[in-house]
Amino acid sequence: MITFKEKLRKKIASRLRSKGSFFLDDLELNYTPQMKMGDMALTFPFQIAKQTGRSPRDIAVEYLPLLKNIEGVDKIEVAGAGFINLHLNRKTFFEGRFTASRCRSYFAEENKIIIEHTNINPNKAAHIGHLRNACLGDTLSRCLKDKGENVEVQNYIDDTGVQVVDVVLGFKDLEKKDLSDIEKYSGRFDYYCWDLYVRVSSLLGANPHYQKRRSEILKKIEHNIDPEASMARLITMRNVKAHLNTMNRLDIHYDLLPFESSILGLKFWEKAFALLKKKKAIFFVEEGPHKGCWVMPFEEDKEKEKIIVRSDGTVTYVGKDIAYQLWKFGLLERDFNYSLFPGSDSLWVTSIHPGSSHPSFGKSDKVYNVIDTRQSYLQKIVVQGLKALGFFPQAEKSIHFSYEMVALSPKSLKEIGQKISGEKKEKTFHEVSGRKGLGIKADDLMDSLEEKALSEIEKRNPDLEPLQKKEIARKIACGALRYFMLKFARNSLIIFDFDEALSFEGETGPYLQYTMVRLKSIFRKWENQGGLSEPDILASADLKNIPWDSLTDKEKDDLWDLIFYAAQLEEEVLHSIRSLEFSHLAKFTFNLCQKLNAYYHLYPVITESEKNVRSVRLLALIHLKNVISRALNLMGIPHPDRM
RNA sequence: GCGCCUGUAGCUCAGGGGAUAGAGCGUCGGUCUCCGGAACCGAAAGCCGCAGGUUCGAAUCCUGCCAGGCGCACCA
Repeated sequence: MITFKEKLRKKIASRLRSKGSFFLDDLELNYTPQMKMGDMALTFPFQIAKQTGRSPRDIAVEYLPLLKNIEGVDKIEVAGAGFINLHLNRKTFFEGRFTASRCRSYFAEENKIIIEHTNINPNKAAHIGHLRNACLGDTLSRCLKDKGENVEVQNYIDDTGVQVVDVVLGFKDLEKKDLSDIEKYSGRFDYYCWDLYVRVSSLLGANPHYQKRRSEILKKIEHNIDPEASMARLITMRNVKAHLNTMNRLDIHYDLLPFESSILGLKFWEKAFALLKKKKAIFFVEEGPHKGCWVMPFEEDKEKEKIIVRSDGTVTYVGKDIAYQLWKFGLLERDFNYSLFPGSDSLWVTSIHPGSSHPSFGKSDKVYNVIDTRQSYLQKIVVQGLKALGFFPQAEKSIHFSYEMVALSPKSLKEIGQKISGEKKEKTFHEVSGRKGLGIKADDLMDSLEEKALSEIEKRNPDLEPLQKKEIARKIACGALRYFMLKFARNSLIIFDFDEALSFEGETGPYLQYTMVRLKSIFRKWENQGGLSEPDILASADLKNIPWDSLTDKEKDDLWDLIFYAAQLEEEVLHSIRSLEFSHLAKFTFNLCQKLNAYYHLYPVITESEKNVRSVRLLALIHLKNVISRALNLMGIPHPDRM
């Protein structure tokens, strides 16, 4: 459609040139709000009217004759206050779908793009907030790849922060456990840490003197002193493995896990620090409350400054992030060492020790950081750091893909058995908090979804093999969750509600999957009755002369509505990428499925006796099935054969 | 206090200069000799937070106000 529209726009522009070209550069070609008005609308008469003061409708009437007999356009007319509406030739457009569908009409714009997403602290189980992050990041990755971009997905592991320290403290002081106990633990390790972390947090809250113990352990980990350092490593790895398993249930995968310990161990920060000092991007404070710190002045408010290096000489998170961001663009003049993640042949991790040969990482032209909106301020500082170093193009292409958090409704808290203290009872939602253990664990939610899906399958398809049922249930759970995370605009706070998330009806993932399943089953049934397979239907049909006119006028309208809408998929993908708003793609796919469900409710395919009519319908459904399948793949929503 | 975000149908949310503001859920009514009812069709339901302004045209852009949220750490 993108190519089609571009060609049409050029044809129209060349016709209009004789009357002057002041509006031709951005000639708008819009869609009409209703099919009966035609398919596309020109709005240039309004632009001319603005400049000349004449009536838009008069201008439209005057220009109309220039636009007669354009190839592919059946009818052209003036409508409303001054729109010029185009009615396309439906038959040739439909036929064009079968030759155009193979080639993409959009192309890569960058050599390489890095997406950083997921980034779960490796000290406890993943929760619903992490799921939103990962679903958004993974969908962005899928869409960019579809567009043709070379994408590298990174999941940053903060293995040296206080969060892991707290769990080490918990194992040592509260549980009196050592390294081998942690190794031996055979239950759900991430769940165990979840509870332990809550206990440590409340201990630290109630006994401030424990802070000393905490910094003791932090120092030991930083200086690689055992057993604390080994415990921290083991805790990190076991949690990372758990997170990868959780994300695997959603078909979310990564290319590289950069560890913060590598950034520190390989002295990335020292390199970045030297650069920042050299370019005078940061200043040493001699006087005042920030005495002894290295700070970066805040661009928008000169009075404020952000501390990058503390007075004790340690670097803050933002400092490390600036170093990491520089590395992503290949600007640090330094690289990690790499090794394969244990047990994987495609996932790499950074390492401080030299390893064997590895793919090239980093050195990208554009970076998307998928991080919730609460960190906007910090992301701004990182970008400002790049600017201060003179890396303006890279600053321009450092994109903070921000989104609102997932919070819990009082009702959902009650359902997971969480109690809220008195004063906060009035709030309409509650922020997820790892410290308080307030949150719905990702795997628990997935388990509930799978369980519900399984019982639905049991009702409809009791004779399927148990293993098959389980696999279908996994796919449905995955589809339900991914659609749920995508259907909201990113600035919309999701107040989590179990009934809503567990719904399989209406605007949900399973509705989309169900549409696909029914389409698949039409072709399965058709073949079982002795009909041709999909490839054979396409091979044997005369795609340059489809018997479109054998349809009734009503059906032509109904089918055209579907085909013309489906043709807008790539535009929706581009729109979604540009606005980082994948709810567009989600709604589009949902609307398309709705139109399709309505269509085949009215027009049977395999029971249709008129051969030409049946042939048009078969071809149309093959095409639409391909479009929907592509849309679902872009959102990472699997489509089983049955459900 | 300063900055960012959000106020649209009973509820959850789309639409972010263009033609009569849309979905899902819920409510009410229908489709069940149907290629899968996880479906389809229909109805009721809206001062698009309030007040100004810009425009041929505003839910959409600008200004002010009201209400809510999130940031503004030598945490990450």
